[in-house]
Amino acid sequence: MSVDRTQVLRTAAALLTRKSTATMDEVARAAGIGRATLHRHFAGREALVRALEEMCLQELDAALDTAALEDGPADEAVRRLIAAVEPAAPLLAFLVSENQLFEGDEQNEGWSRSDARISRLFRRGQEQGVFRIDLTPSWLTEALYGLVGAGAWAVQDGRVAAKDFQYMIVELLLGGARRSVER
Amino acid sequence: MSVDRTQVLRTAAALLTRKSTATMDEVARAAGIGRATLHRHFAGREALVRALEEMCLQELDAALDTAALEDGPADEAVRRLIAAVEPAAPLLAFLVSENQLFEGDEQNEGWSRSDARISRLFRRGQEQGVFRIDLTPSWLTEALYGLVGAGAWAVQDGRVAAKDFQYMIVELLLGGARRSVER
DNA sequence: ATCGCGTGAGACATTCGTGTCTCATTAGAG
DNA sequence: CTCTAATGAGACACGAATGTCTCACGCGAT
Repeated sequence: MSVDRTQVLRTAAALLTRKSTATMDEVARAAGIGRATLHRHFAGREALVRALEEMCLQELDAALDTAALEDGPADEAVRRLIAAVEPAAPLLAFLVSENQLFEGDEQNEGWSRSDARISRLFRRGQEQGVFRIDLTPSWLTEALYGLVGAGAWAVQDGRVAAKDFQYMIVELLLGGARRSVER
Repeated sequence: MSVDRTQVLRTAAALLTRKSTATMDEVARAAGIGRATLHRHFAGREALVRALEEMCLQELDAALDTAALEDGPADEAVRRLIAAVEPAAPLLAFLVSENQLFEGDEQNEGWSRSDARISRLFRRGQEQGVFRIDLTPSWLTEALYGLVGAGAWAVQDGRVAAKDFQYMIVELLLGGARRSVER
């Protein structure tokens, strides 16, 4: 009888990823519950997005843990990161473009922490001579988000096969970031 | 007395790039005209976005011409392309994410043409042995859009210096796309 | 069997953006 | 200078989405 909050969030994520302007009513119907009930669990649309953001951040955080960014060569850590982050990619893409709306008011603290962790990985790679030093860790982090988002959309629209998602992103990102002797 | 349509479009682009949910009223005020006047020139919000899209496509097309994609080594053509496309980058970023909203209904014909031109460039690079063949031209095109968008946002938020825009994108994209002997 | 809590459905007021209209004003052409 | 046409400001109706509320229903615990 009781509503499964997580299930509702997953459904909402799936819907909003495809149609970011979906109504609260549409979200409710997609989750198979009444609009009133949806409202009882999430005070409003903003609260819903916040909850999605929180869920996404948790998954991202978990992915960062899973990838064990501090271990081994930095480029392999990047591979693991992309692989670990793939399931959250569509939601991530949605939230990244959504955050672009919320004019630069306050950069959510959670995002900054994740950014910092990824950025640190690139910095480590540079210090160990694995990555080129002429591209800032900050930019590489942005680029990673950008490529993950582009990949998620490309897959969703069928322009790229889902099975190629990881490979395409990793190869492009690493190929660009990896330092090669003769360049 | 008469309103400069182009000027209005440029202002609208600048505003919508920063705040994609801006009201018609906000757009009008930003352009220094009345909401009624804005409405006389653009039937509605959709018409405004269409006009922006058209403008953006023209600039993109012009950039593709300027870059002379068919001439010389493909990687240098990519450099020229990024350079030529930079002025339109913010607007491009806005429209790309905007189009993502309109659920995959109908892909505007203009975008397909530009996509095809860029895609052709990457294909040419592959055929000439300049680019790796394990990344599809289609994906490289998507990645280019993604990186340009990420770059535009990063610059707008001050995470990347504007003067580094071209370099960061070109280096990452080409470094990843360029075929290097020992890989 | 009964009770209580969460739920679904719907009604309702409110807010917000939009689109249309009017009217006074003014720039610019003739 | 005069007249025309476009503009700015504001009023207005409309639709969509939101947020709140009520009420009947049914599952699950007691």
